[in-house]
Amino acid sequence: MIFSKSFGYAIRGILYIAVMKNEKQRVQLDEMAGKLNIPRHFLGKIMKRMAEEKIIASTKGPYGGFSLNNTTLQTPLISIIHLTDGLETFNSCVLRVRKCNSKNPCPLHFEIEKTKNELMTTFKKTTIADLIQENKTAFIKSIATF
Amino acid sequence: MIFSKSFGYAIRGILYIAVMKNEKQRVQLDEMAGKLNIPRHFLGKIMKRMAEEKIIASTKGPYGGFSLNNTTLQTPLISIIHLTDGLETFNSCVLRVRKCNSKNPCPLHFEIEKTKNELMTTFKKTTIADLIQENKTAFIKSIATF
DNA sequence: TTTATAAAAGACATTCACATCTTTTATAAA
DNA sequence: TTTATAAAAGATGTGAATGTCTTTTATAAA
Repeated sequence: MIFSKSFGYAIRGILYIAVMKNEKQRVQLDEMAGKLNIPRHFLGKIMKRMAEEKIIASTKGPYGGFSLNNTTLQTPLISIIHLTDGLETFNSCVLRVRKCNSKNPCPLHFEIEKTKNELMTTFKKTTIADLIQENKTAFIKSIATF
Repeated sequence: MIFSKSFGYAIRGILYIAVMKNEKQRVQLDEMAGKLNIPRHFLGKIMKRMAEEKIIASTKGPYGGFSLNNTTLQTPLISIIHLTDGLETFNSCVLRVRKCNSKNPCPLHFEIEKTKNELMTTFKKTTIADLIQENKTAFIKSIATF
């Protein structure tokens, strides 16, 4: 499946907060999970980890919730992948040959290397801000499951 | 991890038989699993499924084992992926948005579509034969884990 | 200070990929 | 026909990703 569910949930979570930030300062897990149709506590753990990594901000208590911080929009997607899937995704051998590398390549090494590099480049240069478009209604629809 | 372990095991299994086909008509699971350092029974199930799908041949009993059939070498890798991972790998939305497609794209749709198409094209046009090189010693080394 | 609220923490369940072990079935050779 | 061999079948185990539930902690407002 290329990337984990967690990765998709993480991105959609951040994007939801970003889209809502004019309406309300903070977004609650309950609302996010409901609107995005993501298991609440599972999403909660992902959001918490992103807060720990300072990718987003979180506040407990009344009027609390999750919000963007001053660097969220500039976060490259690779940082999210790093947190949800780990960077091995881009480095591990497709044939599961342990010592596969350019010096000792598996028979699929070069065919795949190109694609993996492209993918990694895309994830390094694409930021959360890049994913946000002007039409918020269509946008919310596009990140929600239903 | 992009593709399953099963996929890597499957390819390495076929390649091992291909490389051995001058030495011996059939290759036994025991030998394959040992040389490739793949769990024996797990590899057995993958080989069995490939035999069911006529990607390779298999014979029980003494002097039995797995062998190539007349189409094995022309098998495109996509057929193996189909059997081990399923083709959804190339179709499912990275953000796990259910109704994601070109008409209703998720914010990452087009960035990823390109990569997925490239990957699929590679797997459609690359056959087992394409993976086999002249130097068998280096080749066996390259598909074995140690 | 008390209360309500919302995240954090943590225990536990489920599912699936991956792995191991045992029994059954097919078959070639003696 | 018997025997040995090798795959097929199937029961069971394990770990990681995913999902659910309950308890604890922090905090804003009254």
